[in-house]
Amino acid sequence: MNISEARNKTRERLEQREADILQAATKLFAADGFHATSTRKIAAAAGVSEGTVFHYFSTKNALLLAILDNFYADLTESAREGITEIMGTRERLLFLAENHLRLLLDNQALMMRLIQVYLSVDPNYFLDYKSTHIHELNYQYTRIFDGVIREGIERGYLDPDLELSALRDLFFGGLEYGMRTLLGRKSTDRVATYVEHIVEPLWQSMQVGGNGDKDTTITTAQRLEQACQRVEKAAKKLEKATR
Amino acid sequence: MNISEARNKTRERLEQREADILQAATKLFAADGFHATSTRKIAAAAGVSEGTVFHYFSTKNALLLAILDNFYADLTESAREGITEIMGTRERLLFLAENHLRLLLDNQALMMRLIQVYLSVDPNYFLDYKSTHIHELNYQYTRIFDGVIREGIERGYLDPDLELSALRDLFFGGLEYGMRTLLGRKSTDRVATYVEHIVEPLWQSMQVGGNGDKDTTITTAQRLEQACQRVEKAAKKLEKATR
Amino acid sequence: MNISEARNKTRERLEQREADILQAATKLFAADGFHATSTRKIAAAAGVSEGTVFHYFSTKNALLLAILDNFYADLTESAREGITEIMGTRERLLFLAENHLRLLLDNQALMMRLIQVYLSVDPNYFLDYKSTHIHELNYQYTRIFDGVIREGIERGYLDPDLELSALRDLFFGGLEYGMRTLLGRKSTDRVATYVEHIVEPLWQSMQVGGNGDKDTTITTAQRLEQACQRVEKAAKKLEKATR
Amino acid sequence: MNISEARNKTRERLEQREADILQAATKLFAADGFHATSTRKIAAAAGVSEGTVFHYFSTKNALLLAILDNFYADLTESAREGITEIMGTRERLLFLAENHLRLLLDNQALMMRLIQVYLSVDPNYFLDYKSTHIHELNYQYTRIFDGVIREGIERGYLDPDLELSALRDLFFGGLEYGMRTLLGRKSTDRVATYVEHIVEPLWQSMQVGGNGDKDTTITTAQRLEQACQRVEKAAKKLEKATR
DNA sequence: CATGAATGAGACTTCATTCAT
DNA sequence: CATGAATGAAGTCTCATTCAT
Repeated sequence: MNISEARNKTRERLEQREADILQAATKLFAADGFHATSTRKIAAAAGVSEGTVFHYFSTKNALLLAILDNFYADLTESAREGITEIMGTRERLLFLAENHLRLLLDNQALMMRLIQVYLSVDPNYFLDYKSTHIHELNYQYTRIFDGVIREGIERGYLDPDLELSALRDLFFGGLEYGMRTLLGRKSTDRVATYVEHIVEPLWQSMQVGGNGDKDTTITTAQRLEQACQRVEKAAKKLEKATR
Repeated sequence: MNISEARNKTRERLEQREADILQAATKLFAADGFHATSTRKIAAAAGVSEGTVFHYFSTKNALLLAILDNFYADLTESAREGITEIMGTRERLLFLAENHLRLLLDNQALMMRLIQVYLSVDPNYFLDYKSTHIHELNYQYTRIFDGVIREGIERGYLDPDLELSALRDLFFGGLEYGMRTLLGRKSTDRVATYVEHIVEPLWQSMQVGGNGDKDTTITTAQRLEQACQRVEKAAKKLEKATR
Repeated sequence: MNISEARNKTRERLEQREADILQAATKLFAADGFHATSTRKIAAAAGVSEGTVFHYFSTKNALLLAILDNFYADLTESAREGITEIMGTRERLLFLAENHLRLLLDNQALMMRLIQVYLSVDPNYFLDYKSTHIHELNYQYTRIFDGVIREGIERGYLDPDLELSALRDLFFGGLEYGMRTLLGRKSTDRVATYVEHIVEPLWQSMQVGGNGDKDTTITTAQRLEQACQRVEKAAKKLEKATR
Repeated sequence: MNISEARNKTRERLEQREADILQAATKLFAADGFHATSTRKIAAAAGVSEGTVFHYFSTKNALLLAILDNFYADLTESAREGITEIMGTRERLLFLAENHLRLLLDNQALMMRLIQVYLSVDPNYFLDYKSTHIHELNYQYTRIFDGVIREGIERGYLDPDLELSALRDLFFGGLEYGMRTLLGRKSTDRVATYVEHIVEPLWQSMQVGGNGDKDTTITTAQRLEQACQRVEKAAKKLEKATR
């Protein structure tokens, strides 16, 4: 099988090349930003010539798009996989959050999401078609969260009247907003702890009938007591002011 | 007062010019992105020559910095002001959220935040000093949220063991993550509704003893609460007036 | 004398201003070079506004010209003065050299001469008229050297057949070529020593009887010399060829 | 040899391009000065696009550096070559001087030397490394003069106590100081004559017994003695070579 | 006379992309 | 398929000079 063997080798080499370019570009975009990374640098980092980069990706933007494709593929696949092996809703959310952060932090790819957001708004950089494409990827990925919540509702653990889209925004937005703080102190512990702190409030707010089991006794009496204090304080101020 | 009049006029014109440039740049950065906006375009949009732009702002980056400065000043001031006139913690959060969104949406300035984030991470674009400066502004602004929560805790309504930084991340991250969806449909209602959906879960998770008894206890407690608010407000105003 | 007093004061202030600008520009041109010094820097260093600089000097080039004027005035005057107080030709040359070096080194004004030379060739920067002007200044100054030599000849100490222009080139060229080495180690001793080393060879070659006996001795010695050369050349060639 | 032929052609064309740019830049720098020559002009004169200039030379300064490199290479090589074919010290100096002048005048490259000097002093334009590089080139070149003098001393014709560095300064400084006068009247005669006038005084001052009062006794006897030694040496070499 | 805001030409350089080899 | 030389448009920024105040 001389011919087919040769073809196989060729194909492998081609795929390797493409992967090299993709990887080099990802690393550089993540580290320096999209605009600060020239195609020349990418070619050099990938060990190919400038022309070759354009052989595989018609455009610098196409390259970015391919990276985002890959990235979302990773994100979505790992998320889906993990979900199937975990049953509890809360545990699933913790996993989703940690997986999200970890993949973003792994190759400092925080920049990736930012660029994506960035470009998705920039009208000069992406035609509607492509922009839509990225949105679609993002949609597919974030709906995994929706699925988890829905299943929780179906099982009767979560409040059926939850505002899903808002929770989704809080979940992913919160994770990414805080991510900057985590850059650098990449220790596993930190990530796990941070993830809990983010998920906990959401989890509490989701449950059926709130979480009334916490010490309810204090409530009324204490609140009244404190109200008294406040009125007294205000009275004092009023006295002062009118003196 | 010939001289001083003339000086005033001159000063006004200068400030006007600076404001024009700032405004033009803000609009363009917001619409097209930082990199896609050339200094030439900014100059043209501001009705001045390119050289003049650099007369007022030594660098394109300095211009961006000035814009962010202004933006944060607006954000911080309007937030602080609004807070003083509202007493309830929940109401304050709603205001904070709506104010945040509205200012960002107002001049399509979504891009502003993104750029800020973008730059604050890009190591090649900002020296430590400047990066620190932006961080400081962001810090000052977001701590207003902290203050609101802390006061809520002091008054006894919120759980003293709250994970403040996580809540902050959820609050601002959630708002900005969902903002993209709101771009375009800028109607007041939508924003108000969206804001409620974002704040509600957080609010629920914050309260002492969860919110199990909420529906029943509200009546008496809330009436007292609102009375307190009225007294406090009056006291504050009086204090201000007599200072 | 109210009016004339006022006029005096005004005149003084104007002259002071002009001098300030001149001095600032000289220092900056010397330190950073003509092209690297902007009119803005000059104005700042002189403590005046940019417009004022152009009030006193119509052009940046005119400013340079004025500086060179001043510089040559200093050079020429100090040289002439010094000469009158010294009688010996050798001593005069030593003085001339030291004076030259010292003035150039004083405010690191080496650059001045270079710029002058530089510009005197640059056809785009100086019209013929101005270029000629600088040449004239240089001419006037360097002729002082000529005068010293001529007087030495008249007194019978120097060979009347000296090639004056070549000696002049050697004198000033030698001084300035070596000046770079002296920048930095500005100690008096070094300059004095260096000056002697430059003047000594010239002085030797100038004196009467310098090579008077040459014509006679040449015959035998030179014949032998030429024979040596022929043999050596042959040896070298042979050596090369057989290597 | 299809491939290697093609490669050769390609390489040739590339070298031609580089040479074109180099030549165009040299001519323009020489004619108009470094600062007055824009990269656009250079590109136009070389018949390439502006981008191509930067393809070959990363910077305008790098281009200048390359020119100086080439220039010094020419200067040094031609000087070394010429020296080997001339035996007499005086003749060597005459050659060195004429060669120096002729190369500088050839492509009006006077400006080259000036720029070099200019830059070597301007602290803002060249980092230590590059400045050092140019100094090194200059050092290598000027030491050829030293070698000639040293050999003259060894042969016994020149005073062993000569102040070498001062003579070097006089030699090159004198040549360049007078060069301006020669620009334009480039006739061979003039150059030759001028060179003699510059070398003659130096030559006289160098010789043993220069100005009679120093130990004159040695002269004749010693010269003959040394001539004998030289002939013997040459004879030895001849013997060796013919063996 | 003094100011300094305003100008706009032009400088150097970068970069994505093309195409002949 | 792979190369890398070539392109030229566009970008940011500087600067000498002018002019209204």
